[in-house]
Amino acid sequence: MTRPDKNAAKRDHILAAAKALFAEAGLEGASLRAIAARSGYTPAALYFHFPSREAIYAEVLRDSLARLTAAVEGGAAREGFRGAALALFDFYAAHPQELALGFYLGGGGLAPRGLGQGLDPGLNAALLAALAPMRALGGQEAATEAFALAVGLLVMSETRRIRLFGLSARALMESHLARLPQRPGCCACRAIGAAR
Amino acid sequence: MTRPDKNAAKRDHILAAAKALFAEAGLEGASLRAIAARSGYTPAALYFHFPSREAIYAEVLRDSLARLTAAVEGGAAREGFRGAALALFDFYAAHPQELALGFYLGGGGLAPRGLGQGLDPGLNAALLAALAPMRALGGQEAATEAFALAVGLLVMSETRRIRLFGLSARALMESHLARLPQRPGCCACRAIGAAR
Amino acid sequence: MTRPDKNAAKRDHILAAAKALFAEAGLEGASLRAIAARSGYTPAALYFHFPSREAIYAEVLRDSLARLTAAVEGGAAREGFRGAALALFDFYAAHPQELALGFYLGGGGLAPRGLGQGLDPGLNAALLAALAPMRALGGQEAATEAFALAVGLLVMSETRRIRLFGLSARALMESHLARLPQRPGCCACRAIGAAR
Amino acid sequence: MTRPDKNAAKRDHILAAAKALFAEAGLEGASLRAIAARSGYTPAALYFHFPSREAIYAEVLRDSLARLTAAVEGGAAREGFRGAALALFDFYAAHPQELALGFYLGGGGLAPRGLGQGLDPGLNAALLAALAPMRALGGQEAATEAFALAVGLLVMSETRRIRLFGLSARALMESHLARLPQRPGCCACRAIGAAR
DNA sequence: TATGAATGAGTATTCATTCAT
DNA sequence: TATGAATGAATACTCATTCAT
Repeated sequence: MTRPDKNAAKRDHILAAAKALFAEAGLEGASLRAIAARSGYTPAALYFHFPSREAIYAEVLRDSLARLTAAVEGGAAREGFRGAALALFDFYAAHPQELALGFYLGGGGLAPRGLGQGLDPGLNAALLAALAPMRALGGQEAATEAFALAVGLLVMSETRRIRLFGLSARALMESHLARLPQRPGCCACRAIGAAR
Repeated sequence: MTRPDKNAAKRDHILAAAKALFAEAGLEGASLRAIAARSGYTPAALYFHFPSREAIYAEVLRDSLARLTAAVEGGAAREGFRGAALALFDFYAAHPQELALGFYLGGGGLAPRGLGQGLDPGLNAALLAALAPMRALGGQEAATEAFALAVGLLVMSETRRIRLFGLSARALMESHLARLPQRPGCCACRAIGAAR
Repeated sequence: MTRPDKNAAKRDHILAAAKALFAEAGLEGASLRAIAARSGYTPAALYFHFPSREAIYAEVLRDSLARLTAAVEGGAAREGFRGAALALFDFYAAHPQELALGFYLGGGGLAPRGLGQGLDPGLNAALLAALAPMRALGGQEAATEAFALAVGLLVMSETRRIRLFGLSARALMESHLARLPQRPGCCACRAIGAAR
Repeated sequence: MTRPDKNAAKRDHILAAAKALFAEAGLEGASLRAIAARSGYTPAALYFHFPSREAIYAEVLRDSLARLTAAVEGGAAREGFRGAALALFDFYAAHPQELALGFYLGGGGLAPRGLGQGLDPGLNAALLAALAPMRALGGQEAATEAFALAVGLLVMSETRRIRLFGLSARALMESHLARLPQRPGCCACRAIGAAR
């Protein structure tokens, strides 16, 4: 029996290959066979380390969310709600495939099924954690709206639909955030103002 | 010689099968074979009615955008910008797979590739036309933001991520729209106010 | 009922399309559908004029052999056996697809089956007729050898194998023919000499 | 772990099936599915042993050329140029489909495309090597001519065209070779004479 | 711990041909 | 005389997964 840390190293090696393929070619490019080939293993060998292809995806997603969390926290430290929201936007703008993975946008459409059998709970918690700074600084509603807007803008951007409107996704995101504190009668704005 | 309307009926029969498959299983579920099986034809038979699988997608999408246009126009007539935006939201909330189709979210991630050989231009124009009332009533920026927000909320909603935040996608959409006219110093708001 | 000559014109129209496709893309490019499309008909319509795809090929081949006959006769008139043989070579060098058709080299390998049900006899007679001047001028053996050599060189030339030997197919053909009359003790040479 | 020779046995089993299909039905009859069915495997299983259909063809051709080389060398040892040339002729007369494979005469006509991704160079070298004894004994020109004549005669023979002339392909080949050394003023003949 | 081997289902598209109209 | 519609078989190749070794 191999030592557990040696085992973990191999897992990480496989995951690194998966991440790289993922960034290069998206969900459909990161087939199990491709991951195996890239990491120097046989497809069958991966089944020792992971129960299924989906489990690998879940792991990659978990890692992605961890990096997202760090980015958002950094943004919050620098610039509060606005900084956190922009960090979120920039993170996914830089790694669009991870956004697709996060929402499981591959596989044909908006899948309400998540990532298969019960992998979701942990990942949902991780997503919630990543957005915690935003929720703390701007309140549940402003945080959710900013998140949704970022997601929508990025989807439009990645699919090149935003060009139809002649606008920049990031500029729109910024203007949305800039507008927020200027609204006096709005409870979300009060929360944001208080947090500053 | 077969009567043209009989011909059209068969086309529609196939398209209906395609639409149903889309709704059930997304883009990837709507393979040519699946569409053929569902509509009671041989795969080869579909090639008499449509030149390619992509052409079927394009047709379904064209139809979807036509219905969207009608919905948005109806909403605008009833309630101006707010009505148009909510109509858009409701339309895609009722037919989430058509949103995926509109963004061609199949094939592993956010694909910027569109629909192949030059089918895109027409469809992009159709999408732009569908949003025309919103752009006219609220200006380019407010329209784009509302569209992006709707897209983001719907993606979150369909993937069940919105539940994490304990909020309703539609409620968020409504509150975003409700907030809009209340901002005095904002050019978008002025435009909306003027259009009322 | 259409007049027979009108009928024949349509046949010729279809055959012209077949020939063009044939020259451009060979046997495999000249599918029945392609011929139909090119000639402005439906695939099914061709079955009124021809009983099968093979019959079209046979007709094209018949025409090819007629043109070959003319070419060989012209060559013989100008330069006797040598002229006839070179005309044969040049004809197929200029229309390599017709050589393939003549030997039915399409469809995977050397087919001993000919062109299906009993179409062969007529075509074989036509081939024999095309080579008649060569047989008359050089004798059966020299004619057959020159024909076979031309075929072999052209096959090697078309498949680019001749390049391996650093030689030109036509130069080899010429040198073969040049050598012929110089051999005194050879019956074939005598025949050729006599014919000059 | 499977023993390597067992592995090789399976490969050979598949190749044997491919060869048999070639012999029976030519290149086009030896589809991947057909090879799989004949060898008792699933189509997908073949991809474990060979990277592609073309790779199977290449292997069969490689083997064919190896046997051809041995035959030609044997003929050369026994009877010099004449023996080598006749051995070549007899080899392909006995395995006509291998001639077709060697020239890749599938796919509609005389295809100059070879065997795809860089498989050709090695096979071209092997073909050249197979003819080396002939080139050494008779010179480049006589070797090429004899090869071309053999090819042409075999094509005519296999397609039953030779019968039209009332001659035997092998007899013609023999008479061509018999004539060669009797020509005094010919450089090729001198080379052949010297090699004796 | 990993491999070689294999499976069965899946992908879109093309083919020659038939037949009712 | 011609068409629209349809068929069934075929093409090579990829997929995630399993299992004996």
